[in-house]
Amino acid sequence: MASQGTERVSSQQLSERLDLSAAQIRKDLAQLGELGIRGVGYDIAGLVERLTKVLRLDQGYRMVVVGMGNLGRALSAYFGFNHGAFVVVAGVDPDPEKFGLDVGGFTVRPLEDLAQIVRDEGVDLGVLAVPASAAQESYDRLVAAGVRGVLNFAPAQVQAVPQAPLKSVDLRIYLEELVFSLPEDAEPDSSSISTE
Amino acid sequence: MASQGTERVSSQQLSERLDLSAAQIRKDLAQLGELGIRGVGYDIAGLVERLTKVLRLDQGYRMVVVGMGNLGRALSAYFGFNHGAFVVVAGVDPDPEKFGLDVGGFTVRPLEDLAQIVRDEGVDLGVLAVPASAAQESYDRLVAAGVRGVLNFAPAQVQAVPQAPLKSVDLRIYLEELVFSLPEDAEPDSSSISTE
DNA sequence: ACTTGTGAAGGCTTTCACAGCC
DNA sequence: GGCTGTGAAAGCCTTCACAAGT
Repeated sequence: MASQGTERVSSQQLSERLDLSAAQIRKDLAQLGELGIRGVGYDIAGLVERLTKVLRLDQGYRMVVVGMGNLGRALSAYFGFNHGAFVVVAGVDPDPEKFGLDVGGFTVRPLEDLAQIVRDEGVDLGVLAVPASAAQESYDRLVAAGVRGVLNFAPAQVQAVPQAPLKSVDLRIYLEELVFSLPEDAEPDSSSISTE
Repeated sequence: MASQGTERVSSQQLSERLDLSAAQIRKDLAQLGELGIRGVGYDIAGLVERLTKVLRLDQGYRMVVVGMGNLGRALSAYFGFNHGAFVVVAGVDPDPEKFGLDVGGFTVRPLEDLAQIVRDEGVDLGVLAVPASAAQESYDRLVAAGVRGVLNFAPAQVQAVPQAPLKSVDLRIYLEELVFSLPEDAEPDSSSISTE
């Protein structure tokens, strides 16, 4: 809405876009202070500014991707990863064959250089795109190198330390949710059976 | 637990593993019928069977990936996508340079063949790994080809029809959650300021 | 003795509805 | 007239605690 130049929005309008009740929108926004103007609505630019700050997206985050296989390269290029607050500034891999490979924006460097890269590039976050078997070790290396948090795409349980929170993404969950949302197979014969 | 040959488990044990209260575990499982045995616990094999059925993972799902860039290839190989109920059986791309490319398990085929592939291979689900600009069109093609549901990785709003539910994965959300979970920066000077 | 299943209590979240303000 | 902010009411979910069962 901001990028379309709209200036104000009501809780009613937001509720339609976000599929929530208008009262919910107002209760939630009121938590952040009196952002709205009675009789008028909310100032969009003001909302964006306040929310950006609350969500801590008012500062940039520099990231390093560990594991430059298909997933690592895909994540490095992922639209969302290079917009707004997030930028991938480096990628590392243990395989010497990958060193120097250009991944649009940076070239792949040796895993061994991780600590130096984190220091020199001012890296804040690490992304794990390694096989499950290498996940824990890679997390430990990232922590030792000094990152503040890690996003893990490896399908593995990783033990984290409080100084570097870990968030794991399990893509299987999405498949399971999708399958569960599928309409039931039509009943083979009888015309009106209530779905229990 | 099942794969380790354990036979029984108590709500207490499950609560520790899942980080929920034992009462919650019991309430939830009781919804599915009386699965436990008083004084004894739950039969693990029985639980797995019941949950697999409830979550509709007792049948296989065949998938086609649309877009064979880094992300598409990564998803095709993703551990989770080829275990248990889910199998990627085909990948398509509009780029003729990619036709015939081997992606471990299958070769890339023309986007044009989508309808035929869905029919011949008995494809149930589609996965969108295309640029945002191609997301809607690709979804529509998948629906026309006859898939029952679509998982979308493109950072785009896609309009879905009820016959083919859409689930979109926005990886930026994970980065935002990770950042929000980061410990606050230490205050620059004074020794005890309450974090407000 | 041990553990489930479950009413009842407690706590939390959402919705209602309207005073207050533009 | 229109819209926010918010107490009060309603609704929902979690926890408690114990009877019932092995």
